Amino acid sequence: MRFTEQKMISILRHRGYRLTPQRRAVLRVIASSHDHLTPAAIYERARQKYPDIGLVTVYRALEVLGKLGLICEMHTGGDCRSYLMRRPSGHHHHLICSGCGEVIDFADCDLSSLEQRLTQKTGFKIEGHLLEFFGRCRNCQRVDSA
Amino acid sequence: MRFTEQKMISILRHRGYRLTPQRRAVLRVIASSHDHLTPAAIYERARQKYPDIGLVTVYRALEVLGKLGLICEMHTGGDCRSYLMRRPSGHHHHLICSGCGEVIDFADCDLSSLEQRLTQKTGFKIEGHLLEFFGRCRNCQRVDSA
DNA sequence: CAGTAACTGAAAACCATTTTCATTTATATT
DNA sequence: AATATAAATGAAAATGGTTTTCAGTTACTG
Repeated sequence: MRFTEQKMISILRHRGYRLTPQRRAVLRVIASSHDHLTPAAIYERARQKYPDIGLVTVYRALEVLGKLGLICEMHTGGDCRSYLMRRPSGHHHHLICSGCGEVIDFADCDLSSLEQRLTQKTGFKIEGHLLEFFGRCRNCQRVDSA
Repeated sequence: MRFTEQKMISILRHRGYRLTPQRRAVLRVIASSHDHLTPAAIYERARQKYPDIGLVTVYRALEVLGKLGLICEMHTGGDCRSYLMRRPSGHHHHLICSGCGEVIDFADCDLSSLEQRLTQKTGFKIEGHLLEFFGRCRNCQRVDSA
């Protein structure tokens, strides 16, 4: 955590952004949650530590933090935007519990052979992919069957 | 196309929905486009054939057609909602050109071994996945380098 | 052909996000 | 430490996509 915060500071500075308590608050909220949070949820939580923060500022902080690669935006089914801490891993994907919203990261997607096949068949130059799994975590499976 | 329309009628009836010219218009627009269209774009095109249709009705038609599995909703980056004809294939994915929006379907994703690995590691019961590739189609590559 | 529930269109409501603008603040400079 | 200034903030208003409401219309059943 300390690491992340240090890193954040250096990244912000390096790109000419300022380190404000609001941005710190937003980042901490996201860092301390394992779920993906909507802007409104982030706002609610950030307010507990920093009551004067405005929703607008949360949106702006999310934009900046996203631009810096510190957090990432997700598009999961219904509600379109939600944010999650970007783990150091870089390229990765999500396994999302449809019950409680828990998110597990994984990186080993190995879609290269599929990519090659698609390139050959279509002539597309493939630049990226979006891969997310949906399911039920252990806990929610238990609740389901109860 | 005729096939799709016949099928649509039977599916609608079977589930207690009515076949209205508006729904037909929306479905035809989506069926006749290879791109994924936003509700607004669908509205514009539907109006050409059926000038009295309202945007609200387009939204409602999309909801129904989606529920019936005739079209599918996509979440691609920026603009959240867009719709595409569901091809008969059933389970499939999209390869999307970031230049012109062309969409190519493919079905052979073969993520089963990855799924198994994830299940073992996490205890999740995996129920589905979202996989989309992004890239540049042949045409847009040409334009890019021009 | 009549009855009825489903459907439609228009306007209004809603809600998330963005913009505007006056004020405040983090940071670099003295 | 004090100052200058560009960046950031908060509040209010604007925006824009989506949903709801409601009165009138229409597809289908009998």
